[in-house]
Amino acid sequence: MPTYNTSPGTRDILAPESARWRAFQQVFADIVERAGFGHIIPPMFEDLGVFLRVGETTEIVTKEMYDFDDKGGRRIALRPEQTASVCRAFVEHRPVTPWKVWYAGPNFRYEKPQQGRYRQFDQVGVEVLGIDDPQLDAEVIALAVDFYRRLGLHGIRLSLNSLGDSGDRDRYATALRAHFTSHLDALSTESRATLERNPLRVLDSKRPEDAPLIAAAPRMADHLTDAAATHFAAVQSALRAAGVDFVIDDRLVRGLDYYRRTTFEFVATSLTAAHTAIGGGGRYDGLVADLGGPETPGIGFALGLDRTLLACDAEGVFAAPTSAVDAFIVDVTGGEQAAQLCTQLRAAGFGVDRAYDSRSMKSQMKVADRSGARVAIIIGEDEVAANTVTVRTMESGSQQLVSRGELVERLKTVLGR
RNA sequence: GUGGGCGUAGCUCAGUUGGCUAGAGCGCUAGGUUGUGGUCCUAGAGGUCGCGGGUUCGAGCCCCGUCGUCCACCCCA
Repeated sequence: MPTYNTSPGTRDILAPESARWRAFQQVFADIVERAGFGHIIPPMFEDLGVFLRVGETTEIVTKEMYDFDDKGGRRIALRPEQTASVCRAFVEHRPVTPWKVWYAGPNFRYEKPQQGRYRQFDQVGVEVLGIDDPQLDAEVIALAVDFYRRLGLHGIRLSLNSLGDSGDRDRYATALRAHFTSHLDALSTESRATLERNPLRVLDSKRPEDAPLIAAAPRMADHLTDAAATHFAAVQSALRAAGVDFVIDDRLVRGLDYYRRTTFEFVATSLTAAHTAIGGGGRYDGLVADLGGPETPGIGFALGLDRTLLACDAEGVFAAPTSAVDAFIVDVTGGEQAAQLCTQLRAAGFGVDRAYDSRSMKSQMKVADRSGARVAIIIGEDEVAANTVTVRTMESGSQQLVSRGELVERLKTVLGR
């Protein structure tokens, strides 16, 4: 038994899965960079205060924060998400707007792990600061949809809602509280507790006994100001114009307190486990101001890497890329020849590996086979004496003697380069 | 944070009502008459049965605790 294992909720991502992660981030980077987004790499930990802005009523802040005092007495937290960091960075650097950034990397939440939920989990995402235009909302959403399509996913449902401006949101919360409070006995115990913290979240309850009360609850749509309603309508028509399918879900309440107006969520219909929400986002006008900056509108989304990959598994798409070296050197004369050839061939641009410990040809060939290399380069006493090597095509088993001087050209031919 | 399932070789698992030196498949290593992989055959290495207590003549099997893991709730990506 090993002395140490990974901490709960963390894991090692090994090859070939790690290559899949890299490809995932690469596909995302390609899409958003082509749309004018710049890459931001915020720190993985920040002053705790940055994240408290996410919302005092969310569990992310109240019980899931990975926080600690550093040796300088600062109160530090591992980031639970990256939007707050991006806004902090905006206030710190004051870039010209619109500021369009994308990110990829791990976040941390102290939760009980289960499928699709880790204490260290990766997200990719974008944020745009300084623009209020509903066309931007639609474009940002379309970017995520395009990304899913590029992965090969089909079973993605986009839910859309508007939480209104902050005043709307507060009025709606009050109306909800009044509604649920007047029927408290019909509400589940869990939801009663939720009601205390955040009435909006009661709408999220999946308990059957709460369903009737939720169905009868006041509608957010009836609490929107004209401005918010107009904005929401414009977002919808822009989405239709872009050919993006969506469903309006006026019960959609996202977990973070800072959301205003447009909110959305992506659900993988191929996933049957509890965690089917694989991405989400929305507007957070006001967050920048909360962090000490000027009044600045903002919108963005974050997509969960782990869960999205789970959805890819379920649909059988976006497999891990196979990675193999081009050639594997089998040297039964001690290994010096292999060392030389490795250097030479790698410099010439080939992917090359070799065997060690002067093992038998049979065992070196097994390693060659396992490496996935298309070609084995065999060096025995005969080859050394004649300044040649044997080039063996693994799949067919055909092989031929090649002089050292012709090896590079020969490899190019065999590998089809 | 709450509830439940599970924890035996690197991996997937089997181990009967507690009873001798704990098994299989895959993987790994070495061979199969002396320069060759993927199929086949043979042999071999590898386990303080998560950890700590307890019950018992005796525990992988029972009890308690603990840690880990999985699932659901909660929450969320």
